[in-house]
This record gives sequence, structure tokens and C-alpha cells, in this order.
Amino acid sequence: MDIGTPAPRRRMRADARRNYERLLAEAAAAFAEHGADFSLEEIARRARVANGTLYGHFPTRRALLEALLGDRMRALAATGEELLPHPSPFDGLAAWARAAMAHTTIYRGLGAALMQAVEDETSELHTACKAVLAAGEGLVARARAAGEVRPDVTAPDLYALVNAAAWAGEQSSIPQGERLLTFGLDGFRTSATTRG
Amino acid sequence: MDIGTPAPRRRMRADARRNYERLLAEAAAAFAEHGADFSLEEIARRARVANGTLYGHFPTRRALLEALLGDRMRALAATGEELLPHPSPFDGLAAWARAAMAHTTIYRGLGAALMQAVEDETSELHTACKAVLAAGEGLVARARAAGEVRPDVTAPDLYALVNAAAWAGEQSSIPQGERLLTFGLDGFRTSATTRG
DNA sequence: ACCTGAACACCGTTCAAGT
DNA sequence: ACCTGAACACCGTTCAAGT
Repeated sequence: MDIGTPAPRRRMRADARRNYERLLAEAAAAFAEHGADFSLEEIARRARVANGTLYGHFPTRRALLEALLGDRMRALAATGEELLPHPSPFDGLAAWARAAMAHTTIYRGLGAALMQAVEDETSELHTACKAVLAAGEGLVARARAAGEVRPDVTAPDLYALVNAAAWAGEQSSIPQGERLLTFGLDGFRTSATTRG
Repeated sequence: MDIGTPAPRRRMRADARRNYERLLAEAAAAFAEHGADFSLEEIARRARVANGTLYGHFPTRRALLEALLGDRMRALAATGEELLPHPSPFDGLAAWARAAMAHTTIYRGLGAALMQAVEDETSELHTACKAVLAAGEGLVARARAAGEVRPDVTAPDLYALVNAAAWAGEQSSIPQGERLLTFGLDGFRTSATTRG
């Protein structure tokens, strides 16, 4: 499903709304091309807006990321709930993990932001991260109950695996992210407990 | 084994040598406390040296890291070779992976530097990273030959797992690094291939 | 209600001038 | 042979002054 440009929550003056949307558009393009750590000052310049205007709309980089990704993250959480009744609890979990990693890789450096935001209640991204974590929790709990995943696997394990794999993929010229995710998910499986 | 302060490779003038060592000492302390991305300018200030002097001795941040960690990384590679005749190839590999992660976590942010350096031949850290990778390759090859690890597991997989786990641990308030490493290593195991 | 742009306190890196 | 410190081109963030 296409999500489109997010809309500001409240009524805004016409010029404010235009600036808001130009900032979002330039940020989306710049983050996609150069990563989530791209210069905010340069984004303001590209949007033909004073740097102070950017901070007026988005007091932190996290606020900007939330405006860009909040809906997408809630959609990811919803996908997790849709996968709950999957015939194979492990396969449902694995499919969602791959979708989550695909989400994390839209901006380079995003994994770090998502890892920090889930533990930082003051982060504008925190609520969205919590929703994603909760979706993971549902899938993990069901796979655990079905005995398809080790009893000690937690939702934070899944969350960390997805972000760490995305991170590894960014650092590598080969598809290291997908490989790590596969190995990690298989490490979650009950059969992996059987040691020599 | 203690490694101590690395020595410059060539004869130096007395004042140069003093500056070199002060820079190394301040960098080691600052990196340990604030991570491998700590300001080089501030390190020069703490060493009571002009910023240009730092660049004279260490043209890049990577050169500074190499001077600090090169010997330690070669020692890690040697440990890998010592573990080659381990009675259980998998356990030997796992023990070395844990040692490697312990090495990576001495400075926050080091994992990213090590991931990039192993693919960047122009990096001053490249040779040391290659030595570590080669040690991993030996352990992986033996575990693979013994059938204790999946046939498709590679040395870069192990290298990436260690660094990604170290990275995840840095972002988290719980020991997420150790957990991810355990899951990933178990995902390497042959038994994990047995799927439903 | 919102925008502007200067101000402040930082970076990394280079390089002419010194000793 | 090495050191110095200014110079350059950047950052993120704040805030008084405008409209």
C-alpha cells in the first residue's frame, strides 16, 4: 500500500504549510540518497527556507524522521498483526522480520535511530518504535507458544536482530543484511537448541 | 596478555616522539570513554599539541585507530589460530567470536570502522582487519569441514555477525550484543538447517 | 503565527610560516 | 624534520527582530 506524503496534524497558515511540505519532501529525498544523518542545514537550503524555519517545524532530527516514517511504521506494525494467524508461526515471524528490515533500509543510518528511540521515551520516534516492537512481541509470543522458537527469545531480540542486520548490510558491499537476518532467525528456532 | 602502548615504527626526534605518545595516550582515553568518533581537535587540545601536529602523525582517524589497535588485532588473529585445534570446531569458533566481540566493544563505534576497513584497501586498518578475517576463515573452514556449521557459512558472515552484535550492544541498555551473538552462532550450526 | 538570518560554539582538514 | 596556529568550509541550535 502507498502511504504518500504525511499531513501535518493541525491546521496551518498557508505559507507554513508550504514550508512544512517542502521540508519533508527535501528531507525524504536527501535521506534516501545520503542517509538519515544528512545535514539539516542543507535540507533547509534545498527547501529554500531559513534554518530556523526547519527547527520551528521539526525541533529535532527525530521529529523529522517521525513525520516521514510514522505512518509507515504503524503500517508495519499492522502487517505484523495480519501475520499473526499465519499457519506456520515461525514463517510468519520470519516474513515480518524481512518486511521490517526492508523498512529499516530505506534510509542509511536509520537502524541506529530506531534502536535508540525504542529505549528513549523522550524521542519523537518512541511511540512508533513501540508499536513495531509490540507487533514483534505478538509474533514472538505465538512462535514461542507453538514451540517453534526458543523459550528465551524476546521481542527486543527480534527488534535488535532486524536493526543490526540492516546496519551490517549498509556497511557491506554484499547482501550481508539478508544473510545475518537468516542466520539470526534460524538461531531463534527451537531446533538450534540441540547442542553437541 | 598485556599489549601496552604501541611504539612508532621508525626513529623519531625526541619532541616528535613525545607528541606522538601523548596523542596516543589521550586518544586511547577519549575513545574508551566517548567512543571512536570523539573529536580529534579535542584530543590534540588534551595532548597540548596543535591540531596540525595530530594530522602530521596520524593523517586520518583510521591511522590513529591502527596505532592503538593494530597489535591487539594481530593478537586476536593469533588467538584464532591457537583455537584451530580445539576438540570441538564449533566451540572453538564460538569462543573466538566472543573474544572478537570483546575486542570490538573497547571503543563505542569501532564496529563500523572495522566493517568498512575490511572492504577498503586504502584504510590504514585494512591489513589488521584482513588478519582477523583470515583467522575467522580458518575457524569457519574447519567447522564446516567437520559438518558442525552449515556449508554456506563464510568468514565475512562471522566477521559481520561479531561487529553487528557489538553494534547492537552499544545501542541497548541490556546485553543485547551477547544475545545476538549467541543466536547468530546457533544459526550457523548445521542442526539449524533442519526446518519444518 | 510564522519566518528570517545572524550569532554562538563547535567540527575536520590544510598549509604557509616558523624553529 | 617537525611544530604551530590561522584559514577554510562546514556543522547543529538558538533567538531577537521582523511581518
